[in-house]
Amino acid sequence: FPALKEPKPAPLTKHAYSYTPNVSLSLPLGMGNPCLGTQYHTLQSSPVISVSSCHQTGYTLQNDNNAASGYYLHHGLRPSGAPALESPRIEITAYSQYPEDEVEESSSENHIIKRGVNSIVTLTLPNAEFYRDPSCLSPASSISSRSCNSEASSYESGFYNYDNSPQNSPWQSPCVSPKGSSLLLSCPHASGPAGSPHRSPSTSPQIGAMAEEGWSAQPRGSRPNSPKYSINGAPYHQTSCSPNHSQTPSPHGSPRVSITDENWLANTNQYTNSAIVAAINALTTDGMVDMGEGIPIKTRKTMLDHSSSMSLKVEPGGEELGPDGELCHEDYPSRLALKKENHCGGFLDVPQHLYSWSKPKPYLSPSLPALDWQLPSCSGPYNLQIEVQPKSHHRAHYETEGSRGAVKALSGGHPVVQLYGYMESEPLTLQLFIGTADDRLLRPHAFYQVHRITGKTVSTASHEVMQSNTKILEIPLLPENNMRAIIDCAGILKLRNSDIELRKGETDIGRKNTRVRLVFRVHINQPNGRTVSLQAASNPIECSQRSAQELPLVEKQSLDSYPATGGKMMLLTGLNFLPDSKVVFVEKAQDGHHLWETEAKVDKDSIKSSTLIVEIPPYRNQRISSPVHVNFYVCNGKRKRSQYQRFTYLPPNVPIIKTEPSDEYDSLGTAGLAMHSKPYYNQPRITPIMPIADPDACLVGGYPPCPPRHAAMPSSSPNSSPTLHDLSPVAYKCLPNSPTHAAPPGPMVPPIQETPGRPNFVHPASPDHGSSLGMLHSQGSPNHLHSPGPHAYHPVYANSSPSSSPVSHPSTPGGTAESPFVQAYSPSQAQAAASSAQTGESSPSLLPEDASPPSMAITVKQEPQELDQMYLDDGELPETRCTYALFASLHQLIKDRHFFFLDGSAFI
DNA sequence: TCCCTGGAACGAAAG
DNA sequence: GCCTTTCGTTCCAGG
Repeated sequence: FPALKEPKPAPLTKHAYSYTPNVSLSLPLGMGNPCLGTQYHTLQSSPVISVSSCHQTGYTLQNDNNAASGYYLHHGLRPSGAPALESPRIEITAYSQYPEDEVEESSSENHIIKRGVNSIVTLTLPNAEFYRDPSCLSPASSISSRSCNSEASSYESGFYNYDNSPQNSPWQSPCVSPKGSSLLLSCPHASGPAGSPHRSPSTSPQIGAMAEEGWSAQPRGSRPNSPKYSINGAPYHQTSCSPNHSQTPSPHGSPRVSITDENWLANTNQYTNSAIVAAINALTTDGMVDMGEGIPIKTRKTMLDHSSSMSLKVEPGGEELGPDGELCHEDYPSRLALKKENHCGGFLDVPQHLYSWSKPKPYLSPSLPALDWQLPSCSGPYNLQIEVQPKSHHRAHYETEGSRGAVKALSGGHPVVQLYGYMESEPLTLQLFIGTADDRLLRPHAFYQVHRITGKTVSTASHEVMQSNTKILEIPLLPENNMRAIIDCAGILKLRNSDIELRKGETDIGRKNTRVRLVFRVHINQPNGRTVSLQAASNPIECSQRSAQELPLVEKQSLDSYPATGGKMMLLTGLNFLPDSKVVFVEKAQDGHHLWETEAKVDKDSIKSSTLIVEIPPYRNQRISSPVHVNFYVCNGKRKRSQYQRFTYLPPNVPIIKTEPSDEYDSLGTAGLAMHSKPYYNQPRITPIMPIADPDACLVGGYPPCPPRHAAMPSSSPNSSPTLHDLSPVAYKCLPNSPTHAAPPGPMVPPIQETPGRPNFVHPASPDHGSSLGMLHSQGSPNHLHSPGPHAYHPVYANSSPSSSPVSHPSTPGGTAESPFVQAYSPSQAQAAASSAQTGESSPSLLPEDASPPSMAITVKQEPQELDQMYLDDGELPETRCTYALFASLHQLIKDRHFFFLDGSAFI
């Protein structure tokens, strides 16, 4: 690994190879796959992944008791140490998270061969200088973007998915024992704790302890000033990474299966991503087809161990492990129920709860999507909704603090999530993790973790699992509760910035990156064996103490559009409004320059801490012929601004479609002041003049539209968008008959893993792209135009009204399905987009309904003077910067036919 | 006693 | 380089 010390650009060449009889997949990460969320990085140095399946020789030992050992034999070494020469390979050239010495040390401690003779992972690494190198920050790694090495990104989780893909999952493979598989998957340390002398009878904290162990290697009270103790470094130096040891040094030796370390270790060499999964998926025609025959068992094992991303924490004592050290995950509820019977102890049951986790197998899908994959909230008959949104502020707690309680709802209760359209009797599992709330695609937040709350006041059962360094809270969704869950068991843990930032490969910056979203997922197994995965993200939650106290926050606005003449009163509700609060409307060019800025008149008399009435100022140009998207913010003084809120000026002659008036404020004489909640994030809605999304937008592959929302559904729900789209599984592969629709441009996952035989997805309401593209506000990042990686496709949606705004766009939580993923992708479009993108965008001319080709300007946004301004001052992120590079890349990829999704075979 | 909560001290980083 | 401001983190106290 000389590159570790003498970094050099990773080769773009496909130097790794496969003698694969069945599958050979080689792609430069980020270049070859649109699913990558980090293509920026690859523009600089592109990791290369080559996946190949070979013989199965040597893989049959995976089910033995040496599973744990095998689990770590990433590199082709069998437990005996003998090289598994014929192991299937995943050869990856990528960044490394570990310096050589660390890897070695870890390896030695764990007796794990990290770099075997046949190491199939080639790490060609950028040097330390690359880390946070300005050149990395832009455009590839703007501060809050996930680096390609982010543990929770698809690079790793892709393995997870790949491991569990229908094609490769041992769960579905007749060749591999599900048990054995699950053992490997869920209990990478199985052989450790099971037979470990370190088992402690002590009843250390159970699930909650995971956080401490996983994230708090640093002694309480110490200042985060030493990388040595960082989560990255410390655990590998200070604590044993042995499967037999928890990460946290313990006099007793923790009996628990420490998830973090093995994940970390496993992830060290896991440089894959959604691309692989997508590619594999694309290369298969039926998710049910078991590719096991083509992929050696050991390959799957190996990949499974990578998928330790879904490993579980074992109950104290470790005795719960099965005789074989099993920690089964594939049917964990059952296992959980058996926990007291010495079975899989990775789950904490909550006695006081009715749900004992003993229900039949829940969601567990053979191909769970990575956490940074964008999923729809609605698919076919299913609709995952956040019925009650969390409060916009929740002070997260540090590990050095006690819990600060569960996230609460504005009303004083707790968030509520409900799955509609599910009529089965089997319970499901609702997953919850902490996601980002910036303008990019939703992904696990690097600096926050969900924290399981327990106690008398907690009514909802839950347990934790880790997936790619992201803690996931799993909560039962029970039919008897109408598939509704009250989320009173989820707090938010803040990780020290220094710990995270010092992670190798981590490019996010924690400073001022204090907003998160609750991300809910549910995986619904279909009778045909496939799985529908849905996701919904909450409104943003400000987690810092200071911000919560000082920054104004606009939660709702009564209008989100009005004629350019202005003059209308608009009611804002939120927090921290002050008598001297100002409301400023701004319009920015795509390069970030202010085109227009004006201070609106605020009704001083009406200002309360939570409400503010402002007069919409006239737009600078009264003669616009199409809607113009601008933003406004509330300012409490220098550097104390709210996030940008979206507002659209309409041509004067456009009739206004008013939303339901708010009774509460009718008296204010603000007719039409129906509140639009969290517009910044909740703008999946299309402004009135926009082509309203056809409710049938949810139609996918023959599925009926999403079921009508529950009557009780709050209209303000971010999921309430009428523009919910489904993610056609077909789109993933492609739509040869639908050239006007693009395949998933990002790590968007089809909600259904496979739908053979279904008609290709054709957007029912999009004879042109205007209508459909106008609905592409994805949950995680409405401003796809600016986002890294997956947004390379954004040009396709350049005429999407929400995305056409030159300024940052609100994220649209709620897992709305207005994802670009729903759009089939065609090279011609992309090319057209790429070329037309040169023409520049003139927002007023970009009528959403305009069927003309997108005309998004390709500009390289200037770097902000200060990093933190990216967050604070602009309220937006420097996401537009690499647009050109991405387009160029996109163009090339098209030419090279790297788009696997065009027709399942074009990828290679 | 533990959990939760609000406030603030302190130091580092940014301005 | 110095001073001020801002922010992150830790600590304390009270319910």
